[in-house]
Amino acid sequence: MKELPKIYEPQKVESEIYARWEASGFFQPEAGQHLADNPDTRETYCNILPPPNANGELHIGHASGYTVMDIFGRYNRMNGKKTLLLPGKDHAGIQTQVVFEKKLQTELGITRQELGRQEFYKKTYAFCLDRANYMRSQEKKIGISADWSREKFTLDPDVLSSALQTFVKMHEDGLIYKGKRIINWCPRCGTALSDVEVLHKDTPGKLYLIKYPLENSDSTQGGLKEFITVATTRPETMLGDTAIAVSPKDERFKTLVGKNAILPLQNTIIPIIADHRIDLAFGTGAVKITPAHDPLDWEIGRDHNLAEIQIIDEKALITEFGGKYAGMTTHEAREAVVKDLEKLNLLEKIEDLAHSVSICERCKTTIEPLTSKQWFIDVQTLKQKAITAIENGEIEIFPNNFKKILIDWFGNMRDWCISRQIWWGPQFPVWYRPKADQPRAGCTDDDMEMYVGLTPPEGAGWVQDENTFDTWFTSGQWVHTTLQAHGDDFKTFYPTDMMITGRDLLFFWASKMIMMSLYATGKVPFKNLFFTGLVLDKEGHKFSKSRGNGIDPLTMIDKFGADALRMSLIMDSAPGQDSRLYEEKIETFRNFANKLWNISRYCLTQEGFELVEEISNEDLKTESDSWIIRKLDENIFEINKLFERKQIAVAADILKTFTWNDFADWYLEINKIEKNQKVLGYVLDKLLRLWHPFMPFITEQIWTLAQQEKMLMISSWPKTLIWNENNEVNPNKENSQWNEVTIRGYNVIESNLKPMITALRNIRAENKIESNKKIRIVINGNINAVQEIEKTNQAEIIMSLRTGVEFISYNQPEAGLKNMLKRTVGTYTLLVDLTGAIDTEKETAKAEKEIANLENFIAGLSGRLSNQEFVSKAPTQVINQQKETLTKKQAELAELKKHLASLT
RNA sequence: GGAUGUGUAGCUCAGCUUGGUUAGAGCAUUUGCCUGACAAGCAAAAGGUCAGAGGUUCAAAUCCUCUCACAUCCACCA
Repeated sequence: MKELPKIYEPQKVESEIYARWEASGFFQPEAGQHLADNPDTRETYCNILPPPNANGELHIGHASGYTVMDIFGRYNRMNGKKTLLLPGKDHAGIQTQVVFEKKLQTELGITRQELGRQEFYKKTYAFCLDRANYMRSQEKKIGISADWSREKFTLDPDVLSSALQTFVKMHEDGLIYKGKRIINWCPRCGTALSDVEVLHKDTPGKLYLIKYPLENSDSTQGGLKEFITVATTRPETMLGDTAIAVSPKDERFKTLVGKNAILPLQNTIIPIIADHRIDLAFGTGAVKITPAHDPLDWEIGRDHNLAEIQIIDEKALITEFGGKYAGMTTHEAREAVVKDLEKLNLLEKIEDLAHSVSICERCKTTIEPLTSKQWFIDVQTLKQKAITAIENGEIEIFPNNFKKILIDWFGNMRDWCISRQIWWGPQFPVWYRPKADQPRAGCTDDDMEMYVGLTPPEGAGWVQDENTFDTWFTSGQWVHTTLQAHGDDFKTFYPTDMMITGRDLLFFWASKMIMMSLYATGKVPFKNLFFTGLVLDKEGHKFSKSRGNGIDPLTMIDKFGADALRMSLIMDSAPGQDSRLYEEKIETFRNFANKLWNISRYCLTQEGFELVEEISNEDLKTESDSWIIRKLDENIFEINKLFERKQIAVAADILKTFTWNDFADWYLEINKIEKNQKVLGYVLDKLLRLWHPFMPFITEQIWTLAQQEKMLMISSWPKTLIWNENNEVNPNKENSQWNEVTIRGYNVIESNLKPMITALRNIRAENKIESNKKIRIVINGNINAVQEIEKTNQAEIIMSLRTGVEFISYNQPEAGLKNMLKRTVGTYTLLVDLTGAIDTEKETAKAEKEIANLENFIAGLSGRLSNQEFVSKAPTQVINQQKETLTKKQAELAELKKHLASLT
């Protein structure tokens, strides 16, 4: 037997273990046929891993997600399923472009424009591959059992062509259109953004009240308004106003609707219109309409046939239509416009107003709404199909309440703008050339021939559309495109079983995957959709670079081990629920790993110890053997149930309690007195298997030290001996035998031995009996029961188990016992000889407190049992159980009262 | 404005789907221990009207309604 160090040192073994797993080939689903009786009909389990953005490194959120994915993956693999966890990386269009541009700027001092589009694309590609390599090494450190031979990148030609085919098909089906609409424009990134890529930030601002003179108004006469006052937060946009709108219900302006006003500064005539979308309670009730630069104005403009005048360009500068303000930034223009209005005495007042400003999700620049020609997906039918699939339960969502959120969101989803004007990303598979009779230069779209297809059409002069795809267009197809790229994988694994992603990607990604895969394949991409919460710091803040509160997963792995990090990420958290992470928390799981290590260290150093796969009734020699086997069985049963419900945190929690509080604290200690290597070997064998999905490294290491030939990662998941899936003892004979054999020992340990020992320890501690002082005890009870203690070797355990008992006598008449402390334990009375060391006052107080406690409890219980309604309506099982408890507690109470009397 | 989540021990959180044991864990605290694997440990203890109010029920931390507090998301913001 190899010498085991006192402390488990993950740093020394983890990378070697991972290398062994990888070399074994068992990360690949094709391997491991031996796990099933019939390899050809093996059930499958597939989880396409969410591809992290290939532009940086892993953060703690990735580590958290990967841990959950790997736990389910390993669990299913051990359950004999043909298991595939397919890894990959995302090119992450805008985000990567922003990151890489910054890098270019700081390292080389150049812009992407200076580099040129082609060169920029090439360099970014290389950058992504480099980052992907680094990130892959990080992912391995977390222990993820993914099939690296199938790893994919969203821009891999095979994956990409599947995704682009979907575009072509959608175009043929009329689900894609190119149109001039108002979109979110990021002036820094130089691209359109979809609604979800825009953040809203509450900012203090100003509301400007501007007077627009009425056309032909008579300024000298009363009765008629001379001006109409509008309210705006963006005065500079008035340069592009083409109307003023009021609510049709607004009595104040009724007479003005249909008349015209004069747009100050531009001196153009604009109509006053009525529209139901105007809130008469806000501002002055009259709104200036700038169709080219505001989403609502755009809609109103479209419905009233208003002209769109673009006065802000794609660099957020005022255009030639802005007259003398042309060339200014929007900020400069605002100041100038306000100053000029003041001079004209047209600025009524400026009020403070809190409102939210739209900013670019990636670079935080203020968004300019612009009208622009972009590609859109018509989502009407797609989203309906997604909603139907979710409602029909084709996708089960964890936690369940996210189902409603997702359905509601789909309901309000607007057409999806999929074109971006960035350079990093796949270009549209669309080609143009001027119609034959058109001059080459100065063509508009209408003068062009357009062709949609994966490869350029025959003939000369075709130029590819310069737009690139929204990242979510390709990543939204990740599930089916990755599988389609490899042999029969699509046929074998689709629809996949599981998708695990952060709840922050609900709208961005989860929704797109469901729509896109449903369209492309006719089936849902996954049967289960599991959301993890966000990982927060100790104060409940998000981790962020600016806050500097990040916890680097690699540093933590280095310090505490991958298993400890994994445990700390999944414990104490429910699906979709945020959780907090901090070093002390990881440390407690490092400590637990060490506990498991030392448990194994004890077992492995026992004479003739080995891991035992199967056990029979005859191997149970003592009550404690029966107890631990039954307890283990209960735990396996519960854990299986919890895995089905995706409650892995609870599963790990009860397993931890069993491992530490039952197996280590009690069984191992008893085992030192009553050796039974077979049971020891059986329980440790099961523990290692059960812990493997959660803590793969340490369990595999111990497994190896126990000289197992096969690897733990492909060993089979433990089965219960006693219970069936209905939480009943299986009627089959073997199971009921196990039930009979174990139940007595279970009761003996749980209700007699453990409480008796605890009571003794308690008495010693409370009475401050020195640790080396031996005590004598008397155990009273009915004759049979007392004989039982002797027969089942409990006496020896009591005397040996750090209770300092040197002599036990049985059934002594209490009258003759002076100075004895008394405790009622189960059906026994325990008397402890303290030879005058009793602190009577303290003991009296304790007894009184305990009596009060018991009386209270008994009152409640007997009240319930004498309640006719309870007796007639509650299930008999519950009634019997409570009757039993009542009898027990009444006996205890009587004993306690006697004890109290003897004290005073 | 709409939605969702959270509120349980000093702190961080499980448990609630499916109501039934005197409500659990870790950290922190008090006390005693280097006891045969583990001081990253062992043992004993203290600490909670399960946010508040009402309801359903024989029975509520758990189901329903309302209120309060906090958080997040979505929409609007002229």
